Amino acid sequence: MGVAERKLREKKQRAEMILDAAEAVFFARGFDSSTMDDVANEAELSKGCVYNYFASKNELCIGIVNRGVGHVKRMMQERISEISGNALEKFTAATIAYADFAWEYPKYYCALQTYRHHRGGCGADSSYLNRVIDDNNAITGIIAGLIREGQESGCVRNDIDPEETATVLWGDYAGALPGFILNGSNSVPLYMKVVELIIDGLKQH
Amino acid sequence: MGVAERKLREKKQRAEMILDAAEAVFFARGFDSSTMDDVANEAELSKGCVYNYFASKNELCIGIVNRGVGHVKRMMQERISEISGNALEKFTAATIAYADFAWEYPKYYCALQTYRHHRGGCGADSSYLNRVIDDNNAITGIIAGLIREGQESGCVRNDIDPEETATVLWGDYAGALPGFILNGSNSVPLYMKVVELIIDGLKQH
DNA sequence: ATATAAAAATGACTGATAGTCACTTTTAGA
DNA sequence: TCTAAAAGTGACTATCAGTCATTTTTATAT
Repeated sequence: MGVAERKLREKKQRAEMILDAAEAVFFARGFDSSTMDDVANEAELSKGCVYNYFASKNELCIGIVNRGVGHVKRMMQERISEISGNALEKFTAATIAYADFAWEYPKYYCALQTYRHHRGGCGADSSYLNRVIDDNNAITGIIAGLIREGQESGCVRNDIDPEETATVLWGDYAGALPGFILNGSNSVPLYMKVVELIIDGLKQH
Repeated sequence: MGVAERKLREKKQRAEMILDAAEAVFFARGFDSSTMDDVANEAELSKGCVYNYFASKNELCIGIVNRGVGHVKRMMQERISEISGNALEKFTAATIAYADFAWEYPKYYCALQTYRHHRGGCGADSSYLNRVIDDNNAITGIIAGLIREGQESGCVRNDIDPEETATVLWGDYAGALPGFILNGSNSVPLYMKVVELIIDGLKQH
């Protein structure tokens, strides 16, 4: 009785096909200038059918963001695993991986920058949105792991908290830096962490 | 014959009034959920009249972004002028000014984050867009000046270029970090500058 | 084979709204 | 008081996200 399994698989494939179409259309014409009919035509489906798979235009966009974040995570993991040096060298590799991601997949990088804008248009139950959040947490975890590894081996200062610092650093790279401040006044010290790092880096030693 | 002058002044005042109305509406309901009729009603004008002052909904939004960037510039200048210490202390003050801006004017801060999204919907001739660009350059200039001052007084390392570093740092705070990479392959070293700073800051000295 | 019910797909339709433009009102000054 | 320019109006249009009653396809039970 593999029918249910096959149907589930086909349903996922169809969703991916629709995302392929949405990607082609949005990347070519821009999100605002693209219509759901454009996406449906590109996917060779009716508009109503697209809505059976994606609740809204924003949800389609979050689906594309999800692909982008997946690339970032994968590239970081790959690059880190290629490094035999210490944690700081691995951290550098992870950072370059993000830069390379932006260079290799500029359209996905731009899509990532629209995340906050489209997030609001999706319900909290959006599976794509939740996958984006999970991958983002995974990336923060990777960086926190590197900082902890560096502290254990002695190449990274011990007066910083790995999780906090990773949150701020990755938020920094992802362009969310002062967004922390909006989360509450006790987030200001969190923001100051990366500022301290940068100032330490600026100093004449 | 002060009539022409008065008319010009009134025209600017009306534009500011419309921006006040747009701000009230967008901040209360969100940009996407607000209509131009909402803005016109709030301004106690007809929609057509609003369009005499702002070419599009996006242009209204860039007008609000312009106000936000103005606050950032002013706060940075104020805070720096209050510091009698060295360039690194002034740099810290400038950075805290940005954090305080986000805390004091969260709605403006959020508006700033929508800049890229609305920029596309404005022609290159938009006066508000050009003012945003000017203020942004001014802020970069302030930071570059601090770095140069620090280099001259010896508290900042000499192996970095003030303008380049300021561009990357302010882009970093403003959430545009890897955006530099999209400008061309020779921007990658620019991006690596702030990475080096952060890694230096992470190091065990 | 055939019937049947569930799943998938359709596309005409609706409601909302950004932006337009022909027209009216106001203002400045001759 | 007349005139021309500037400012303001709001009905109108074109567009498009999202809906839903209907049709088509598929899986399976008999």
